[in-house]
Amino acid sequence: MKAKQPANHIPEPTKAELEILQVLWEHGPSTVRFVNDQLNDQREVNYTSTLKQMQIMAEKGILNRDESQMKHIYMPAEAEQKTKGFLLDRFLNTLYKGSASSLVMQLLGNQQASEEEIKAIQDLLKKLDKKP
Amino acid sequence: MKAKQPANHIPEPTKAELEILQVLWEHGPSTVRFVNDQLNDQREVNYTSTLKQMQIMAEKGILNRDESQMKHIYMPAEAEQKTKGFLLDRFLNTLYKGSASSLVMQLLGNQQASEEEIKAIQDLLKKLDKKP
DNA sequence: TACATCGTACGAAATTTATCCTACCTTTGG
DNA sequence: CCAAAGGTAGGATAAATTTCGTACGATGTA
Repeated sequence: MKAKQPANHIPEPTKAELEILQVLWEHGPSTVRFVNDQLNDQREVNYTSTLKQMQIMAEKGILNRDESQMKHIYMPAEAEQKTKGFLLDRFLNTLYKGSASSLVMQLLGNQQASEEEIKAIQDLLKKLDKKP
Repeated sequence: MKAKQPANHIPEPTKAELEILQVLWEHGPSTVRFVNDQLNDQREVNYTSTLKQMQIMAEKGILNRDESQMKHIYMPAEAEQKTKGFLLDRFLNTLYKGSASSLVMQLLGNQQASEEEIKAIQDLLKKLDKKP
């Protein structure tokens, strides 16, 4: 057996994998060294740990990489929005039975949303109202 | 050493633990038997696996239990909204840098929100607007 | 009473996830 | 050329999570 076939559905990223994705989303395609440095701004991680993680993610099909150069360049296989949308969908279904309004209610209820945030959301809805 | 002290912060529930919490949230305080039956509606799980999970959750302080009777009754230690709020907060910070409007935008962008959902959210915001 | 049934407790095994050690190759600077 | 620095690959190990086997006590009923 050679290599595992990338599944046609996104394998849900683990916690550590999500950390790496964040770095790549924020800074674009990067080397392992760069990602590891970023991670170490927050917590101590050994270089080879990050390397291994990213290699595994590449195997899984979560990341693609350019091996044409010595320093491989890694990048997310799926668009940021697609992955986030998938995760949000799962979160919504798991905790709120798929009810978006329930989620928003909680979001606004706790002081997690500032005045500006609420205003921004209202504007968002107005636009959405005229469109269709 | 006797029992582990419940931490003063919520230990983030694992995937399996969340499944159990869902059942308890939906149906109220329950026996292990009941929870296990509910879980088995969706996937096969051995009774003792569920028992063990719930025992561990009780140790961690995620669940409380009434042992006065032979059939112990388990219930969440924290209110549903509190735990969900905590999870939502973490999700928001992790994926959307804490920007609620970003999250909502994505929520509405994908077809995860129906017409009624959007309407409900709008009403929600109107009420919130007059209040303060 | 005797036995099948249903409960808890406990430990171990299996699985998944995460971290790191070692070997070895490539590039760079003297 | 040679050594140092930095890269990848791969396996081993650790840690966390999940599942289950076994023992044994309590309950119900013929």
